[in-house]
Amino acid sequence: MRRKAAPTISDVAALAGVSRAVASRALSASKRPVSGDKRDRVLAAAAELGYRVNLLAQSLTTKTVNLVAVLVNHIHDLSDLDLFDLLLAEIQAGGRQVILVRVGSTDKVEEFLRQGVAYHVDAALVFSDFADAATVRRMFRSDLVIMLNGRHDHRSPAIIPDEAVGIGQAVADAAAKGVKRASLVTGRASSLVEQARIGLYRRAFQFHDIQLLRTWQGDYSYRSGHALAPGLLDGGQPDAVFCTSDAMAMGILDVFRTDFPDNRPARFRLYGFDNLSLLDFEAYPISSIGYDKAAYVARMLRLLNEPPAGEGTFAPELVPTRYVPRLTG
Amino acid sequence: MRRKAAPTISDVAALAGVSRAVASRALSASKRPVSGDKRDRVLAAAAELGYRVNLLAQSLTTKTVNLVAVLVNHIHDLSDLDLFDLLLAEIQAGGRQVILVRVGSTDKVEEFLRQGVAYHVDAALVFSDFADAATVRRMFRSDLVIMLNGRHDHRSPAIIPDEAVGIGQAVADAAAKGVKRASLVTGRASSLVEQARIGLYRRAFQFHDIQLLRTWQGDYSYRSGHALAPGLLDGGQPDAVFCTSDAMAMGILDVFRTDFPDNRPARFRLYGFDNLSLLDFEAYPISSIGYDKAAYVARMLRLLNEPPAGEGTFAPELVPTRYVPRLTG
DNA sequence: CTGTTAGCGCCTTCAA
DNA sequence: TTGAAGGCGCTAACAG
Repeated sequence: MRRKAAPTISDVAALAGVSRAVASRALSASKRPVSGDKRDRVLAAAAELGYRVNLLAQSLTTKTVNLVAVLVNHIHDLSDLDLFDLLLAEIQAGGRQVILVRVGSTDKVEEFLRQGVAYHVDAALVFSDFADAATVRRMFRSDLVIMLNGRHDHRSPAIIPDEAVGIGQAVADAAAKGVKRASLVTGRASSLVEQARIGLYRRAFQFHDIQLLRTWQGDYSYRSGHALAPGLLDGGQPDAVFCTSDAMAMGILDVFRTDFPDNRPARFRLYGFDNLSLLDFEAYPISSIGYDKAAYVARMLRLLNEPPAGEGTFAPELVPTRYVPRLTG
Repeated sequence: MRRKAAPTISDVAALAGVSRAVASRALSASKRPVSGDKRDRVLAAAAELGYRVNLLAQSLTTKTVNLVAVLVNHIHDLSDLDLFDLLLAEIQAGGRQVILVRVGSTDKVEEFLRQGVAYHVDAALVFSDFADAATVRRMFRSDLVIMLNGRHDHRSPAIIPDEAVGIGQAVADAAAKGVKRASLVTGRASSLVEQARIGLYRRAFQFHDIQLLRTWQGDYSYRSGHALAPGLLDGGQPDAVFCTSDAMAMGILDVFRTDFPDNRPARFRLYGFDNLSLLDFEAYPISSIGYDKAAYVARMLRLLNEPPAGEGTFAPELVPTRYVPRLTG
């Protein structure tokens, strides 16, 4: 399966009758001193040979690979594909490529570490909550680890949604509609982000004099919401059910949905979290909490393109969230 | 933002008091001649320094990067995330990482080519239908381009679903239930895969004496199905509507769904294509056509792990499809 | 503007 | 079993 060896810059230089250095300069994207004559000859030679620079070899001297690692738990955890699609497009627009690393579990992280290999990427974006900042800095020989999972420390920049606003708005909406008793459906309580989120709901309930009937433990998935739904009304009927993920809310909705075309539960108001684009379909008209994806991605790109200098300490940047009303709210 | 330079194998060798060659051998995964004594010292030194081999530098000599490129149109086009998640996990299990390349349009491919760079990946998996085999072979300096989009030639291996079986079963199911008149909702007709698929439906209709009332042109998306749905019954009422993607069928279902909990259109039977995992939710109980994802991924991995030798010519491998009945069929 | 030189980090001869 | 040397493909630094 071996093709004839790819032409190197030496081949190009030889064919053009110049030194390798001149060929390198002529081929460079940035302006470098080369006479017009030789530049033309080099370019012609490169075209004739079908030459393409080997980025890996290049990176050995330039110390930059144009590679960004993106760490996720599972693909499904890209809670919003729109967000990820945008991110990928923007990174590629900047001439970089993405190494998508699926972590899946803390074990995987340790295995990764044990293997002792490291892609020396320019930066790492961490969505997965199975890795903390220090670990990722070790996994990749990168100075620029951007934490998006809440497990940041002061040594790496972080961007996190400011959930207080959106949660406050959602609970206020419920209160305004007369909700007095609520239940809360949560994800893995081990996650710091989730703990903070739960805290915000509790405070908002308190502020609006809403009684928290009960907290249910799911795992963010549709399946978990669906599974716990049948018991949801046991021991007190809530006026509203708040879920810390849209997927769980969808699972609950599928158990409680009543008449078409209303599609909402009759017994309680339902609030999700994430504002999945799926919710714009008629089948899941769930009121939710989301943030400005474009702004979120823009923040990440600013960090990638203008990496903070020095060994600074970092405070997390906040991206505002907002309540998005739909039929179930 | 610069951390102290990462330790190299020279640092390890120096600390262990051996030559770089010995350090290299000691650190190698495969068995190489090193005395137990020195091996221990090298390993200890590596651990002390937090040494991790630079895969990119390694690849310069070994000619293998352990990097696989995966080309997709948009993320949404990963018509099945389950498939992609499995693929990613399996590739990583083999010690490789994935560069996810979002192509988006034919323009992007040309831009990629124009830039003149090339990641010398070990292999490329092509889901995107914006690139043909020859182009991808040029994009990446790879001998192993696995085509999954139907745009293969004889020089690269290909795996494609054998859609004849699934489509045959679906149409037979409809015929058995008395369907006499059908409409067909398609995606981009420019795609070879789509043309073949349409041809299979036509032949199956003919075989079962089903009249094809009309063909509607969508673009695989929910939005397109939703948009064309209102006109679907104009000029003749079909007994069944076949869609070449589940997303379009979902869009149509949301326009025509009637009573809960039946959730299906009253006026016609509805058949999708892809067997998205979303269809297992109650909200979209669409009969569909799918294939064995695990088998599909297994085929890809066999090609990755045991790359065919020599300059052989390749005939596409077929993965069987099957009809998956649900409420709407 | 140009060519030479000296590496980047690693591995693989090769001779000892 | 070991170490020295050479080279993978490329570019920065340096003279000219």
